[in-house]
Amino acid sequence: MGKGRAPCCDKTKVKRGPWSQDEDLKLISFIHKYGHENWRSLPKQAGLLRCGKSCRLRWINYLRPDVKRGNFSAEEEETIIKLHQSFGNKWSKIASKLPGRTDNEIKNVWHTHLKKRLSSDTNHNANDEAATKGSLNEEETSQESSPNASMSFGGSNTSSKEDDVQMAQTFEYFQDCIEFTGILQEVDKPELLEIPFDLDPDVWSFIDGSDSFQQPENSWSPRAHQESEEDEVEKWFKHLESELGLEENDSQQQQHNEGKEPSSSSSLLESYELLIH
DNA sequence: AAGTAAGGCAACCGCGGAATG
DNA sequence: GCATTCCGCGGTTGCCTTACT
Repeated sequence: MGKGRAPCCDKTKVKRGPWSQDEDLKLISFIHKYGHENWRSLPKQAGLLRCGKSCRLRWINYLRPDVKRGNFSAEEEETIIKLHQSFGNKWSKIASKLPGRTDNEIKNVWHTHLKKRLSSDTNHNANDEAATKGSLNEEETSQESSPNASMSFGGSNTSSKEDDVQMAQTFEYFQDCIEFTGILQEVDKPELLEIPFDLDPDVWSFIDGSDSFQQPENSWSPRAHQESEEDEVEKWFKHLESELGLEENDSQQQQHNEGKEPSSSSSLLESYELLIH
């Protein structure tokens, strides 16, 4: 490691703390277009006043399309407990067995729920162990063969090339939306679009299941929309809005720690239509 | 209703190891 | 073989929300 280590970035010149919607969009848009070959230079190239590490963390833990959000199921919790017995605090290893879950998330769940639960359940362990061993073994095998019905992006939290390609395919449909958002923001309507990366996993499943997402290799390069795809895109946006409850209920969009502005009801589709016509 | 404590989670920090020149 | 850079990981912190008094 040599003598001392240069800081990864000039902390006086980078922004810290919670990410804004605008920053998220910049990061998403940049990674979609160019990938993340070099986290260190990414923020500069993407126009972000952030440390590369911070970008990486934000992407991996929050913005990646295959991040599964929401509560852990009982099965997932049991899996974590079991894997923790095997791997200890190797959160990344554990995360690799839980599709859509990040090491950070698992770590948090462990410290906030499972550890306590385990200690309080110590008395029951003898019974539970016998019961769970069988079911966990089954689950492990089933997880490996079909990771998760609602998340088909693959399980590793590390961004393999394959995952990236799949992710890129997913983003094809978001690209115009994102770029248009930039335009909209420039006209002082930053709240107009909500990029739904905290979608219900079923939404991603919907994306993933769409044949129209199958692209030839090198799908990183921006793609012009095919005429025949427009209908599907429109359907997608409608589905998206319905999934998000944007049509009637704006109040559900408060999950993000920045307290994002709610999307206007038809903004996604309207924006897209404006863009393509 | 207000104040305080606890819980939950996103983000930061620093280290180790792999990759590179 | 060594120095350096970069990435990924695990530990930790601190803010925000919720529950409790």
